[in-house]
Amino acid sequence: MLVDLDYFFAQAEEVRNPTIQGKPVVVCVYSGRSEDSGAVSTANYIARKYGVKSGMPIFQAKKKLENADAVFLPVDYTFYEKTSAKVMNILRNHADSFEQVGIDEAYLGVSQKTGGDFEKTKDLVQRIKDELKTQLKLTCSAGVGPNKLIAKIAADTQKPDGLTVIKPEQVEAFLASLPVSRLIGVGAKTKEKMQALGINTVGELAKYDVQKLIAVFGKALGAYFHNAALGLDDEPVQERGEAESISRISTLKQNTRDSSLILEKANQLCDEIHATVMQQRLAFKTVGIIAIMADLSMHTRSKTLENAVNELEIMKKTAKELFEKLLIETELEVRRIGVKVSNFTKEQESQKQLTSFFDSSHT
DNA sequence: GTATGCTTTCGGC
DNA sequence: TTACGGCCGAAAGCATAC
Repeated sequence: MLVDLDYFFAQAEEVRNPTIQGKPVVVCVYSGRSEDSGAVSTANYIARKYGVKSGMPIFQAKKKLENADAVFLPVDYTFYEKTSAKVMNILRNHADSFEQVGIDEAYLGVSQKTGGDFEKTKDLVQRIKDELKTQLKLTCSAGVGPNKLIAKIAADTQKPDGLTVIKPEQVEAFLASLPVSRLIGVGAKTKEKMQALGINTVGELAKYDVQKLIAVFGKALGAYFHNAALGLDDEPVQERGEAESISRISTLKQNTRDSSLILEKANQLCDEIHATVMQQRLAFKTVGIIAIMADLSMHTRSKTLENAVNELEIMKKTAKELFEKLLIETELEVRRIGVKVSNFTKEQESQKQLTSFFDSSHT
């Protein structure tokens, strides 16, 4: 099953301060540039009825909520992380296997516990929902299915406070009318390609000849699409390791092309990233940068190093090179910048031994 | 041709 | 110079290798 907390940040705020319940609640990321500069992170369903959405500029949300007695709050990630940890502890206790996805979502494998009985599973989900409600005052939307693919789509069907169970014999009918874009792996381009083949729904995709799919999308992708359309998925529910990337991004006080100002901020971001990298004992092989220009266009550059490293100075030097290159290749002023590291390897004992071997061999 | 890896952009929350 | 976040993983495009 998949459990997904409803409008998580805004709901956490409602729990912390119940007096705002019943009002539109908008959680915002303020950039600090001017009074209302920034964007909406998430909003409760009351605010959504007014047309407020994630990613929307704060001033637009305020306009939509004029005279609506709305509450605008700054994001408090530390508080949401603590709340999330409590939720995940409860969820983990009810699962044979567990996989957290992001801050507000988790897959629970429960086949052993329930013997694969979907009625029992439904009762179990209801108990989990009740427990989250009584202990943490939080609602969630849950989806139950024979695998992760179906559980996820089921959970998205009914929100907020939903509970959708798709039994194996219901899978075919459940999927048939859905647009192909509901499948993970089908983005805008793939959707267009499928449309050109006369495929619009998952049902149509299921009936389409596998060999033709493979001819168009390649062996792995074609086979994946075919199976997914049939509701087949054998991805295990398993604990996730470290994140695949760690990044920091920040809005500059004013737009600029002054490389010393940009690099000063970039170095700050590198310091923060490096602290996290060291904390988690990671080594990174790829360093990337992002620049959002005055016109909000996005530009990225990245470099994959010869070996995985953890040195702050290498991160800063690589970021510097990438920003300098990017500034040459565009003429717009820069509004926001970010740094990202990825391609991690956990630092192994063997690497340290190797290093000390070389060190000692030179002495 | 297909698989794989790297780079850049997109999109959800 | 006065109207837009921060972070993540997925998607897509391209280069290279077999």
